[in-house]
Amino acid sequence: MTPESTHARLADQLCFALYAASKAVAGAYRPRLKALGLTYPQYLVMLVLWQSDGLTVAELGAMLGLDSGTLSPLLKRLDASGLVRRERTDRDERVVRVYLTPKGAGLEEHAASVRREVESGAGLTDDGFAQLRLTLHELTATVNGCVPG
Amino acid sequence: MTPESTHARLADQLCFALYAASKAVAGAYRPRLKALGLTYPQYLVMLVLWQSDGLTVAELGAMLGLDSGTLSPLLKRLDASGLVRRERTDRDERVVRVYLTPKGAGLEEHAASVRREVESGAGLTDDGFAQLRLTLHELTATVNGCVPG
DNA sequence: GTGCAGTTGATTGTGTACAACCAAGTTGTG
DNA sequence: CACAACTTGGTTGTACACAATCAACTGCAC
Repeated sequence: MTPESTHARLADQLCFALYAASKAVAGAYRPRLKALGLTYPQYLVMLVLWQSDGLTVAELGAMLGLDSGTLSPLLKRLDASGLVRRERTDRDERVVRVYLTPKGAGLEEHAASVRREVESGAGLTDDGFAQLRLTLHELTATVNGCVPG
Repeated sequence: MTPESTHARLADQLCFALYAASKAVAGAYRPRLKALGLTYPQYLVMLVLWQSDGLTVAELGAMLGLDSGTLSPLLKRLDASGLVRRERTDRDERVVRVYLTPKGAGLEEHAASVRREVESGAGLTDDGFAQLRLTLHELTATVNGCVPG
């Protein structure tokens, strides 16, 4: 009944702290994004496109760390929702570029307000926010550098 | 081509920093856990059970933030792998308690070495590690407190 | 006892994720 | 031209993750 202290506790694990925090933030976005007709990963893809429209599937994947097995059906759904348009390149018929439709571009404002809402609910100072973001980026880079090989 | 600075950049978003870091850490665990016959979420479930065996499905779900739609098939697979045994309670036939098998309990040592390997590859000082963990737990609690209502 | 509210885990449907594989298209070499 | 090596996005299969729903069971009021 009493947890034995010889075992690693779940709360001590960085992997679980990351897993839980990521899930919590996604959970905060989800109901708010639902009003926009977006899932959380779809929102991340739209974030990239609002920043730089017309990327290829491979470029999107590199920025998000996702492969075509995830992106292909996701982009197909964004296309079906009328937020995005996929176009084969003339120069290279294999390459698909993804463009925002006016409807997709028009969601940016609403999404920005969702973001502000969630981030203000996080209860972090500007400094704490920036510090955490930096730490996470460094951790991501270090850990990713340890695996791929 | 040039990203316009009027748009929120992906790298500035805490939600993406969390998403990427969580995925990176999971990606570091995955190949190492594969040798144990575990997926990453299965490893998290086993972490809980190594800490306190014989929990109900609801108790497991509360600790991990997962519902039965995720846990039921996951536990069924752990059961099929012979790492876990599910038992209906006598007192209440609805309640299922999850117990480690000897095989499941025996994985703890190997899993602990995997954990040490990944955490040492994260390149964090003990202080940085503890600080990040604390920040993430606080963030999780704050954000989770904002949504459920 | 009878019946209803509440609890518990399972199931279904949709949408990620990732590994493995595949077909179409491109490029370099001869 | 021929043709192997490579690149690109799509498909398939397995495994989460969550919302919605369900059936079985319990416990309480009556």
